[in-house]
Amino acid sequence: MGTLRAAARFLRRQPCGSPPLAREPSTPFAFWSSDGAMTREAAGAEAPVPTSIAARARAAVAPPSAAYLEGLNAEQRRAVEATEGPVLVLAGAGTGKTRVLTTRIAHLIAIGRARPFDILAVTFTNKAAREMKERIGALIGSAGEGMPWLGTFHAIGTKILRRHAELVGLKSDFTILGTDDQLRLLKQVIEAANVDEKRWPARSLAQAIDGWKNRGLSPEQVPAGEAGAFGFGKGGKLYAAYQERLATLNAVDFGDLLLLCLRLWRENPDVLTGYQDRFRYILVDEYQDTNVAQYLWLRLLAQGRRNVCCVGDDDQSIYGWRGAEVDNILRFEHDFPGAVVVRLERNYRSTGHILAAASTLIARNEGRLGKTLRTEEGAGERVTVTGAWDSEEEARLLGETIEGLQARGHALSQIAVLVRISAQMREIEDRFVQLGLPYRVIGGPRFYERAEVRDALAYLRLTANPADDLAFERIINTPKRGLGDATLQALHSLSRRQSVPLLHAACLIVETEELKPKPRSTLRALLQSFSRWAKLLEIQPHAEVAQTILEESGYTEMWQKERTADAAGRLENLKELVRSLEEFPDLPAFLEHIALVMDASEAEGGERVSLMTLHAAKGLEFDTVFLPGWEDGLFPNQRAIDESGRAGLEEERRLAHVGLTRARRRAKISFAVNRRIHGLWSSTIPSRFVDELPESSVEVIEAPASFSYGPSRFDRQPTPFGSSYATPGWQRAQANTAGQDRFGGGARSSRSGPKQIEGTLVAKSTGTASDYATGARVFHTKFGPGSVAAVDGNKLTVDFDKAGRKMVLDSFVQPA
DNA sequence: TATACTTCTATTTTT
DNA sequence: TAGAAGTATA
Repeated sequence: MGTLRAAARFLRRQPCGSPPLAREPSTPFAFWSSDGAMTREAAGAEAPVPTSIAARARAAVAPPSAAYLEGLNAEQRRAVEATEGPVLVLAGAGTGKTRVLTTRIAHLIAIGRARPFDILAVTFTNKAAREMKERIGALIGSAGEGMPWLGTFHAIGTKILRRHAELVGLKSDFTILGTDDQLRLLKQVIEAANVDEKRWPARSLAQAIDGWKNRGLSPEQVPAGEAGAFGFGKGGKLYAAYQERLATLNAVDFGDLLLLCLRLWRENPDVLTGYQDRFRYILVDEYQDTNVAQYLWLRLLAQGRRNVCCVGDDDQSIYGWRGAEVDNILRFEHDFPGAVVVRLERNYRSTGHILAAASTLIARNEGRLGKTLRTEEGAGERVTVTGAWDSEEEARLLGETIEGLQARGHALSQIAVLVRISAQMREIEDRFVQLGLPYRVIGGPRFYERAEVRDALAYLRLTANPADDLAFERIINTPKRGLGDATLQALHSLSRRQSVPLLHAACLIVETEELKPKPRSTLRALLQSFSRWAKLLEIQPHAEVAQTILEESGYTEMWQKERTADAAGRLENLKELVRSLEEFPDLPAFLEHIALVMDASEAEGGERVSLMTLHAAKGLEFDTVFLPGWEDGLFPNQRAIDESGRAGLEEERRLAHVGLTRARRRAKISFAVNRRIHGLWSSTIPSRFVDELPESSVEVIEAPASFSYGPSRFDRQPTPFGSSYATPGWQRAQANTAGQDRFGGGARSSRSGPKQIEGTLVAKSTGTASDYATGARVFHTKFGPGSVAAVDGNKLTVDFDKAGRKMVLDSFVQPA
């Protein structure tokens, strides 16, 4: 967990929690003086440095010789040097996007256009922010020290809100709720509104609210139709109630960090002008991932000086499902008239065939600005496509290929396996374990999201802030100490009646007869512990106190007693948590930052294959990339298509594009003809994306000899390969899998006619017509009865009575 | 409170 | 199928 410490160190360098100053209407920007760096400017009234003659003179001299500009290509250089006015940098995969961004910042500083604290640079992840900071440091050394406004949207939003909390009805020490706190709160809100929580789960409400917040909508702005869609028309009210609860708790959720900034600025134009003035230059990373709220946030700020530079790639927009609006990037020139658009199309990462494959694929998308990636590398190896009988075999082939590469000296750390959904990982992991192939999974549950860490944090939160009701509820009966629902109910009602926090209510209640003796004494003891810990905090190092809290509360013991496999890991995490506390000056400082930094711990190093989802792979690169599971339904994912139609399909295609462009030298696509979906085996059809690849850059791998392993459970299934599809991909797929003699031996293979001659598939573009006619009634073992809606070769489109319209192979249905 | 059983669901995930 | 979450029972 070294990253945690690194993150801690990183954060400590940019203090976000400076106490807010009282607002002074006459001098609206008094707050700037709270920041040491700002005072210097305050003296110079209006923009002294950038417009000074000296600066302009320096600007005219510096560039040509600047070392940091060396090695940039013409487009990159243009993107760096177009400092004034709106700029959109369309940076294709592997074209040096981060380099441009960091060099641009270095350039602004070097030529005296801006000082580090004049520049607002926003990213989406802490990781990206950290990386940028490091790279800027490398470019210009200490001159870039302390870019105080380089960070994630949320971190910067937090920083701004803490300064003006009172203006939006908060106290400056507001709590930032994590997902689990949010859910617990919503559950309460739902219950309080008398809505059936089973029918309308907190999860879906959270999703709806997040969606609204992503679009910048406050409760009253939510369209009536949408608000009514949840909980029999109560959705809007629930949202409002939730916001009210947040306000009373002096808490915000992630969406609020942006939304409240918008409110702050709209209601206080003087504050807005202050920030517009402050940020001479604005840079945005991954602009294609911005949602509406972020867009509005940026637009408000950029309206001031209009020096806004957005870097992104519409072809890598893969987060539409969580509110990202590709439209933001597509609309940039419209939003910022006169914008300079720079396209970075020279790819420094991949070889020709890989780039050709990725480009041809993505060219199918309609809604895109269009770029043509080019490389000066050679053509390199073709992208391979391999078919496997089932997902187990796919994993087996994957393992063998990797072992083969390893034997030829390929570094495992330069190999990645990118899957569409995490469920695909299991079989692959199983195989790797069997082979003894070292691997690492990237992504997955984050340190601060683990239950034990959140519990421990709740103890610390409550100690530091007795008014933290959510923390109180979380740990009141964890570990189990007999303070159950009844006690909590009593506390809740008292807390509401007296309008005091739960902990305070608890103090009151133990003095009454309301509780039964047993819980009363338990509660009293717990309260005493908390007040003792709070006092301890003043005299002992906070990390030690944390340790004490976890021990005395019985929390550590709870896990020690637990004899499950992961208990040891949990204890280890608790230790790590305490250790990481030492990195912060005090407990509040730690807690304040924890909410925003949820970094995945990437245990670097080690010769391991990386395994992750395609989403997690964005921004990474490897020599060899495996892309298993290219099957229709899985990838492109059926649900994405069902839910978002064409847009969904295009986003899936962008995902495929992202996957391919991760590869430097080798991209290896594979699919299985049979896959277990939710425990049931079903037959699948190769991804339509396979067919969208350019034949000239693709090589179809013949089924290797190793296919001759023992019989599988499918031997008795009807052959899936009756005939062929019209598409080259399908034919290739057939050719690949045809080597297996069992394909011919299916018990009911007769339906589709003999298509195999000694293991070689006769691939005909027309395919063999199915015996079924439109309108025929058929039965499918998985989907049940249905009627044939269309026939295409041996591909049937069937309207199933229950399962709806599906495309299946005729060999998988029987006449009904 | 602990456990055994049932029911439900099942992309992608940062802040 | 497998995991979580909820329910029933001792």
